[in-house]
Amino acid sequence: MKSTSIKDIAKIAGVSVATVSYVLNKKEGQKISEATKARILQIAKDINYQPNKAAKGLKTSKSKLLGLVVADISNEFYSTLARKIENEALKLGYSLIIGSSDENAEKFQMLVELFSQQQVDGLIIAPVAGSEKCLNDLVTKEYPVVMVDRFIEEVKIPAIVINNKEISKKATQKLIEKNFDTLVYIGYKTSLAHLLDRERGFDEAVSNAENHSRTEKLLVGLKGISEEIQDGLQVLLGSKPKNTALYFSSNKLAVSGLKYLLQNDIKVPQDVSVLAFDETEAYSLFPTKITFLQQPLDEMAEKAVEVLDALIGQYQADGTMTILSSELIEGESIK
Amino acid sequence: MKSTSIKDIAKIAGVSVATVSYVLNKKEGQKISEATKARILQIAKDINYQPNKAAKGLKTSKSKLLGLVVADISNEFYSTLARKIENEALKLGYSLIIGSSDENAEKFQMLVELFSQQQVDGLIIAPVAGSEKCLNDLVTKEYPVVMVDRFIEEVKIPAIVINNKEISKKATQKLIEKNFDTLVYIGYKTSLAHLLDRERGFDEAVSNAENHSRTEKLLVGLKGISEEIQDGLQVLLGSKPKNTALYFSSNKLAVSGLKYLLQNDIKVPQDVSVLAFDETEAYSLFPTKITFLQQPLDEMAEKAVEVLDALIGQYQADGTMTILSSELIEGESIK
DNA sequence: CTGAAAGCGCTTACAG
DNA sequence: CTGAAAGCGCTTACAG
Repeated sequence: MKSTSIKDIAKIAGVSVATVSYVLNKKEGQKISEATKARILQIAKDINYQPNKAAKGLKTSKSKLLGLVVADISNEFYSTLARKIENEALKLGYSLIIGSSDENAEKFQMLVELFSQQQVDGLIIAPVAGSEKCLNDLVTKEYPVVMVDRFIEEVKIPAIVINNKEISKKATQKLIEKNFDTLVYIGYKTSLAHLLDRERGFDEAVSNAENHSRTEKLLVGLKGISEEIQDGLQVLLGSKPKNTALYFSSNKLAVSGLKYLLQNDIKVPQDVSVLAFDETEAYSLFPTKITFLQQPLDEMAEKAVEVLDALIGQYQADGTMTILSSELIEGESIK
Repeated sequence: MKSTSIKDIAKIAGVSVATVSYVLNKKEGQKISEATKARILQIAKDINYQPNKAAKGLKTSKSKLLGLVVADISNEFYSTLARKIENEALKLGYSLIIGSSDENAEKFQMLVELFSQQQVDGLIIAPVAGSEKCLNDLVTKEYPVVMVDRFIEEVKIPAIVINNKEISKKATQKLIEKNFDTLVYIGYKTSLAHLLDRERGFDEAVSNAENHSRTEKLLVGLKGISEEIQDGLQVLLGSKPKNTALYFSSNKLAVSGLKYLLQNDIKVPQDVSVLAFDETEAYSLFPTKITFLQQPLDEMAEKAVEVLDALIGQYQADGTMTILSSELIEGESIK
């Protein structure tokens, strides 16, 4: 697997490597005869020359590589986001290295280091709990980084996130208006701010409400969800739930919960109402059209790459949060 | 964003860069005093030295980067596979660059070239229709490549695929045994061999059958499926389907089809029976447990990385197909 | 026990 | 109009 280099072209064309480099990079200012130019271009094409970006990067300090660290690329939310980021990155000439942290701070740091060793020009990350130190190190090194989906407080890294608390509050208010006897928030035991914001939105809406529904919370670990949800719902709903609304704070949670409802022949929205955070293709196979909160993934991807590219061009410490609006998509899962 | 180099360590330690390189790479044979070793290691740690893999690669011709080109990373099948490949790659110290071809031969080639410019040590690809020439060029260059999921015939590149035709035939025979009046194969208009194999398996089973069910085929384009499927099913099933079995040859097709059944209140398996190729989380929200053909994605990922790594170590032209067995997972969607 | 030097494939300021 | 040369951060055969 030997590949051709600029040197090969220079030899064939009978010019120096410098001249070849100028022509291939279309540098103006150098006055190179059109004839030479044409000859070099033709030779490059003939031998199917592929520039070595690692060598180029060594000189220019630009790898044209972006690192993306998500919790799990096989998670529909992240794979959808990754695809959009890929498209945006490609437009600007970047390729994407992708890694999954599994919500593990050590693994997260390992990936960040690995990617930085690969000389990525910048990093798009979904930070995990316990990654503060790792992120602060990046800030110290003035490494171009943006956070997506999530954010870590008090770290000077721009974040592209959604209005978690606000939309969660608004959605909860919708539920409150319907006068359910019981409102159940299904969420995570976690310290991740964006998830806590969803819970806080729920809490605020509830405590501001005039009518007082009974509220319950079912909080599970970030991993290994399904059984916990099923068991938790069994306890909460019993055999004859009535006038109850379930608010699932992620699509993973919703899928686990809806599966339980299906298996136990609990009808939506007749027996219980359902509201879910995030979209998933799976909803389309559920008998009832699910009402859910949709994140603007296109915008998130676009903005993330845009901000990162700017940071790569000109670094500056910046903890700006870009807050995008999510939207309530009405289905038929709320009575 | 300036980073530290081997030179910095050498300066601090008062030794040459060669010595630092030897120590950091744990090269034996060089007799370096334990004291010097310890000092260098300590300094590397103190200044948080991160080796520049691009520079290293320039010397060693090993980037420790693998390229993965799939049709679409946001497709559940590929994101699941990608995650498993990521894990396997990481075990061997490789990072993964990922790209989506969108079934487009030009884009596919563009990604292959881009990744080869990034000096990936090898490529794992799901080839698209029309990529023969591109692949043959890779063979000529002795570029380490393996195909997964799909294969292009007569190209000397190892492929890790499943027994599409055989399992499809076996599954179809199961349907035939049930004496359906009508068997409908839902597949793709395509030249991709692995999909044609699924269709051929169906065809063979049908033509070998003693009892003659009526058979129909609904073939759609590789992209923009949903409406085509819905329209096609409407024509085929009419308002009162009876004793009919639908065989969806991919999870995407199955999801579109099941959605149609749901919307039109066609019960599975009472009104129609359903068999699907591939798994998806979405099945779990469908009221009936779907019977489907499960691909061994763990094995596929493992084998792909293993074969590719061997090829990187020692290239040899090799068109071996590794054929993995898929399995029929029984649900309750067949009467 | 350690260092000087060449070279991987590029870019670019400088000289002519 | 074009080339010689230095240098990016590494590795490694060779010399001492």
